Amino acid sequence: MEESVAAGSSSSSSSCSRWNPTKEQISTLEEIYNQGVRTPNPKEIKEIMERLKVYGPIEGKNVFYWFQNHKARQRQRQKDHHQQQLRLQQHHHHHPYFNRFLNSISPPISPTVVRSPAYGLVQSEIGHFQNQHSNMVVSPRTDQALPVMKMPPQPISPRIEDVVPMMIPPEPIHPRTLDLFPQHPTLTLAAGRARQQSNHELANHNFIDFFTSPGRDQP
Amino acid sequence: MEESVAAGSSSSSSSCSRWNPTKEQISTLEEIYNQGVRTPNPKEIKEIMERLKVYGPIEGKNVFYWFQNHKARQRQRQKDHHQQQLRLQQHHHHHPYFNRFLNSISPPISPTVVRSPAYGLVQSEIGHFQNQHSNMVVSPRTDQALPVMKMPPQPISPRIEDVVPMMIPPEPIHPRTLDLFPQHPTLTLAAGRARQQSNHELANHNFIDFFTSPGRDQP
DNA sequence: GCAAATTAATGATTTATTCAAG
DNA sequence: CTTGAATAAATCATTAATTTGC
Repeated sequence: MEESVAAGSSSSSSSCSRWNPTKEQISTLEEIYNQGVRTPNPKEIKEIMERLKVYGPIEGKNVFYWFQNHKARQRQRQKDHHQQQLRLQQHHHHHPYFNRFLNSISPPISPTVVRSPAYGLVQSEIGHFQNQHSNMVVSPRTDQALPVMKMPPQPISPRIEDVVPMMIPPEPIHPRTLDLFPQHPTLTLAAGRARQQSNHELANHNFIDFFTSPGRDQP
Repeated sequence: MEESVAAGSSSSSSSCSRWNPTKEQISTLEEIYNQGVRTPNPKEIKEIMERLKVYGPIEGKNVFYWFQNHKARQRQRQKDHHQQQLRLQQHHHHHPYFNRFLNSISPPISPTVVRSPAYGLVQSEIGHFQNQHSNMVVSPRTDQALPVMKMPPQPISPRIEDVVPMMIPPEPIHPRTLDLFPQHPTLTLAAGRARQQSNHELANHNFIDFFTSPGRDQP
């Protein structure tokens, strides 16, 4: 019914305006996201894309963008929710100190951080790369609390989160230890590449690779 | 000793870590940039890449990144320059009010700017930007202000730009009306597509297309 | 002269903003 | 209002300059 329509498939170039995901596509993407995938590499993108094609037209960039946006907006919602919570709490306590933050939260330091404790748990995957020169703390702004594949525990400066305990753990996130598509054994995405490769020596596993295909230029 | 070294081109394999542009590549890129190219679309990227390959190994993403970084950093340098100018001006006038800023601005601004003659500071092409949707305001927050690299704290006080109007119009920039490689008639890059196409209704001409190439994976 | 130690540049990634289609 | 798409800003990480002690 409401599926398969979307962007009018391939033939027409008339209204390729923007990708219109089907319900199945979205739910599958969310599933994958909930498995812990945040920034799929080109290979993963491709597999996801291929998988979702059966539900309707879709391209790699759609997958890529979807994850970008979903990640960002989940975080945003989280943040908003946190602020909401803080606000309520504050209101409840009428704590003068916290009020200061609430009112000035936007411009200065936003309580964006608040990282989930789940990250450090992935030893099987997470190597220990980190900045080589990490002997000196380099977190001027804490960092952006990236998910899997990044950032071991970092001290962080006294921020709001240090003062007010978080109540809503930002996204459970499973350390992507399982396949993306358990239902489809045809695809073995995460399974095969479970290794870390965080050390850049392996590869830049980001989207750009998709169109650069490294190791091809030098005869 | 001022030449020949560069990236040696051939050896390459030693460290795939990151692209090391040769002098020729850089100067060519700058030339192209100075012609007005800021965000080359995939086609352009490919052409540029192909052209630069004769000087050494290079990939599409290198070109893409180079433009991104160059654009951003030119803008940054310009801004720094502005601040520098403002500082001098201030100093000249001994304006009591401004002096306040001067004292707090010193730390962020370091003599880093006009320091290395590396290859930077192209003549007078200080940049400005032309985002496709430029009908709107561009720098809503202008918050970074202390770009030079790792800079510790931030004044956050009323910034100078808010008080003193800018005097240097951001970026002359030619509307990329000419070919990228006049010397090589083989390539006719910008020639055909000189339009603005700011309305994205034409196409998403951005890097992502590069690896999505609509209508390619579908057999 | 030179190599270790610092510092500056800059290539590569990630995140935040923005715009507009639906 | 939601969200796909696109770009700019911020950040990270590595390489080249350079300084420094020998």
